[in-house]
Amino acid sequence: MLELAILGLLKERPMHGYELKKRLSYMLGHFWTVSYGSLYPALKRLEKSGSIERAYSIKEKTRNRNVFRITPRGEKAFMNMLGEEINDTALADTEKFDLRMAFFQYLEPEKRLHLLEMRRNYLTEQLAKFKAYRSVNKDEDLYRTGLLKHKFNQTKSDIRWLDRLMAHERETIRKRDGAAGKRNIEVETAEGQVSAV
Amino acid sequence: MLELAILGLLKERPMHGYELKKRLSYMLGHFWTVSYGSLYPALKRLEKSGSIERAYSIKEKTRNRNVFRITPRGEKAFMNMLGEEINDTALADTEKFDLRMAFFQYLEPEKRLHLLEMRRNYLTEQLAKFKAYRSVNKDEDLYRTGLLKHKFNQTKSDIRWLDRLMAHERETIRKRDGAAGKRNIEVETAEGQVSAV
DNA sequence: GCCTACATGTAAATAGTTACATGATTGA
DNA sequence: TCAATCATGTAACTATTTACATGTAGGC
Repeated sequence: MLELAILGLLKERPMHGYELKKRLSYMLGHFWTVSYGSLYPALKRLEKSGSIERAYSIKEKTRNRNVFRITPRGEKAFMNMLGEEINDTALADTEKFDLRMAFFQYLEPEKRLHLLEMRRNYLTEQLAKFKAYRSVNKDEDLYRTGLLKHKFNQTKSDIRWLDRLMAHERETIRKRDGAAGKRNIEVETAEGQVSAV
Repeated sequence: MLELAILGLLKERPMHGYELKKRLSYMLGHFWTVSYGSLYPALKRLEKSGSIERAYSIKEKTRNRNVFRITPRGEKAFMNMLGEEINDTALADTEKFDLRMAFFQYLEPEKRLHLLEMRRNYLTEQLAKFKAYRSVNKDEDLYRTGLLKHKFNQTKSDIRWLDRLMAHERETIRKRDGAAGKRNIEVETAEGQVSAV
C-alpha cells in the first residue's frame, strides 16, 4: 500500500522522504497518513529492490536530503501493483481502493471500469446484507442503529458516485471506439481493405 | 479496539468465539471485520486478565463451544476503554471512533457530547486543510480531484450528522436538568430547604 | 454418506505505529 | 539566539491477517 503510494508520487517527480510524507498527508491525508517510521524503511526497501534510486543531480545535497527518483523497474512494479487482479480484501478495504483510485490516470478505461464494477458489486452486497440483518434484528440500540443508518446512506452515496464514474468510463470507451471505427472507414475508403488498429 | 468490541458485545449476553465473530461481522461489518486469528487470541488474553470467564451454565458444552461472559473486572475495563481521554489517533481513525459510537449507550450525555465535539473539530480542521491545499494546488489529476471532492462531501455529511447528534445530546441534558430543577423546587415548597440532587 | 456450516486454535508474516535519537537551517 | 521546521533514521512494539491444522454436528 505504502510502496504503491511512494512509487505513484515519484512517478510525477523526484522527491525526498520528508517531502513525500508532506505530500502524502496533504494529498491523501483525508483518508490515509503515514509515519516516518514506516516511510523511511519503505524507501530503503524500494531502493534495495531497484525500484527507486538516488537523484542528487539538481545541485541538491546542500541540505541533508536524500532525493529519490523512480526507475524503469519501479515503473513496472508500480503498474503491476496498480493493475493487479483484485482480491476480496482490496475491494473491502476502502482505503486501499481509494489509493488505487488516486492513480487511476495510469490505467486503461477498461481496467478502470472493471475495478469500479467490482467495487460497486461489493458495496451493493454489503447493503443487501445490512438490509437482511436489519429486517431480522429490530431491537438494536439507538446509537448503533443511527450509526449503521448513516453508514448505509454513505454507502449509497458511494454507489451513486461509482455509477457516475462508470458512465464516464463507458463514454470514454465509446468515443474512442467510435473515432477508431470512423478512422478505419475513412482509411478503407481511401486505400481499400485495411485491418482495424 | 478488538477487546473493546468483544467486551461490549459480551455485556449484552454471554457468547462463544464463533458467535462473536458472526455478530461482529453483521453488526459492525460495514466498517470493521475481524479474523479468527485475531479473535481467539484476544479471548485468551481477556480471560487471562480476568475480564471475561467461561460460562457453561446453560447445559452448553454439548457442542464444542467456549461460552464466555464478562466479569465485573471486565465491565470496568470496558468503561475505561470507552470513556478514556481521547487522543489524536482515536479522533482521526474513523473506524475507532465509530466503534466507540457503537457503544455510546453506556456513556453519559456529557461524555458523548464531548466526544462528538472533539470529532467534529477534527473533521472541520481536515476540511480547512483540504481547502487550503486545493487553493494552492490547482493542477491535480482529474481522478484524484474527483476522489478528494467526494471525500470532502462525505466529510461534510459526517459533520452535519454529528451536529444532529450533538443537538440531541444537548436536548437530553436540557430536559434532564430542567426536570431536576423542577423537582427541586417542588421538594423545596413541600419540605423547605433541600440541597440539589 | 457426504457436504456445509459450526467451532477452535496456532505460527508466521504483514504492515504498520510510537518513541526515541540526532542534527541542520531559517527566520524573527 | 532561540524556536520552529526541516530532515533522517532505528528499535521495539502493536495489532492484525493469512494460511494452516483439526475435528464435530446437522441436514439432505
